[in-house]
Amino acid sequence: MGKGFGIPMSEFDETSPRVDRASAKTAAAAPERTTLPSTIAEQLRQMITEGELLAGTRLNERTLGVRLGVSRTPLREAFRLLAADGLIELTPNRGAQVVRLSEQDIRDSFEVMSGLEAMSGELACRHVTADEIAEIKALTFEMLACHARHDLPGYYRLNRAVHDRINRAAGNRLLTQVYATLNRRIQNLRFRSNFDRDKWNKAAREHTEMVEALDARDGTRLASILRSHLLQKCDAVLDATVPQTPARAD
Amino acid sequence: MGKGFGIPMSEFDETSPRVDRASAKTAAAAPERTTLPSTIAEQLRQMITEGELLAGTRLNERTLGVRLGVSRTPLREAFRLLAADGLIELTPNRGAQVVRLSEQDIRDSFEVMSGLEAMSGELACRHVTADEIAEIKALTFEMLACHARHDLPGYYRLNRAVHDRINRAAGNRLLTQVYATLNRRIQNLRFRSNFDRDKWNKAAREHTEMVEALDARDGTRLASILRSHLLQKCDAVLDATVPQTPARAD
DNA sequence: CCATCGGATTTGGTATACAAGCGTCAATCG
DNA sequence: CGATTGACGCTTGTATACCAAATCCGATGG
Repeated sequence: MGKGFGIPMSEFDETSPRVDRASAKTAAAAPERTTLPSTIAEQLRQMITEGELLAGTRLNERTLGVRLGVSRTPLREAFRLLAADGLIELTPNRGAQVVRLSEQDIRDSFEVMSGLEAMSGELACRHVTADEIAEIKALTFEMLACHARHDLPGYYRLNRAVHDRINRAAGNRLLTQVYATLNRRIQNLRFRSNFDRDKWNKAAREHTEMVEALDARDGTRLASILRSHLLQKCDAVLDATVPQTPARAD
Repeated sequence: MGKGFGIPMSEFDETSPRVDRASAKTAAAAPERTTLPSTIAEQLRQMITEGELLAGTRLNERTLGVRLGVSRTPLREAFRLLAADGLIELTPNRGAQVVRLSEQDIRDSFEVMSGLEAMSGELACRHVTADEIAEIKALTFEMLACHARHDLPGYYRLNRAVHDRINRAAGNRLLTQVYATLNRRIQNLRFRSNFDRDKWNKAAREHTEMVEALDARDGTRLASILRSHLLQKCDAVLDATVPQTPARAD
């Protein structure tokens, strides 16, 4: 270490600051290009959330690379991406391992998420437009429809959509980004929650209240609803989660 | 794309979940081993916050690699890390560029940070121990000493320490991690704020109030102080920041 | 049964090669 | 004269080979 430092490095090859010329163009519809590492990361992400790769599974670079048809280089970069999301753990010289969430980790995650949700609600009430409210209202009703006909997958999808919209309505790109990152982390847990009828009813009712609060632009109230809403979800998840800790009781 | 997919992938080389055997050992004082990409990332981070690499600067892989004495592979992984922190921007086929924060980005960052600070305060009041309070109190007094003798660098350092302690006292590892990440992002801005005497006095006073609120374990009050405290900081930063937008008014 | 040792395996990092994308600049065309 | 096109060089994206160091695992011996 410390090979080439302590050098002034006043000026070298890097071109000086310059204006972004991409935005000067006609803002063409970007062909949604993506890099291989992101693609790999997305695949692995999916494999993890679908339970194809269980918590604690060790990810062998070569084998996984062969399996996915990519070389080690982009695969390693994909690992960094996933590690940044907190989905895998990178231990020096020991490689990557699918992260094993302790009960405390789950609690922590939901605690932060509930805080972010509350923040979203607060800000959303300040910035939301009538159109956005209308859309959120519509999605909520669709969601309640799913609830009425016991369509759990549909309910999940719309539920997610509603919360995303509220988050977007907050008008803070960073908040949206952080929210998305944390969501990816706990998304796999969501599916595992056992939803008894009572809890589900309650959750649905709360969504009605959310819309009311949003309509009234009552940030404090919306924040409070969102927070407790998510914390209940946390309990449901914890109930359903078979203790993953090595020490078992049976 | 789509080379080796659609394959069942029921079972392959990856070893099944297993218990972490490292923790079984005597929990030896980890020699704090680190990987090259993290080291590189840290260096670049520093170069960015110190203003050695200006916003918008394009990062050439080969040149920068030679300059830092590393090959492209770990450098590219370092780029991913920095991109995850939001310090650089990675555009496919166009490489890395030091991120250029718009005024809105700064506003967004501080808004989220203020929310996280508030969350920290709220939780800290629930979990903080007497020892932690004592330490935070002590640090605050040291900080006020720096304020009294106009020692701005010392003030910054201790200020940072106080806020870190409060965050830690919240007892939520994820919160600490997210907080740290966002802090890295805006740290470079902090230095640029123009601190007139009045604002500085006010900030110092608020720190006294923070300690009071913490002592009384008044989470709501502490949260509120922290939030407004940081939002003021945001204003100070925005005042001091020469508009970086391409379009200038002079 | 536990600790230790040694070889096989894996990761971390470097170097090299090459295809494809991007930027530039000049020649060409309208 | 201005805009478009095309060729060239540079940079990034990915693959591959290679090696050192660390880890893992099984065998051996106390």
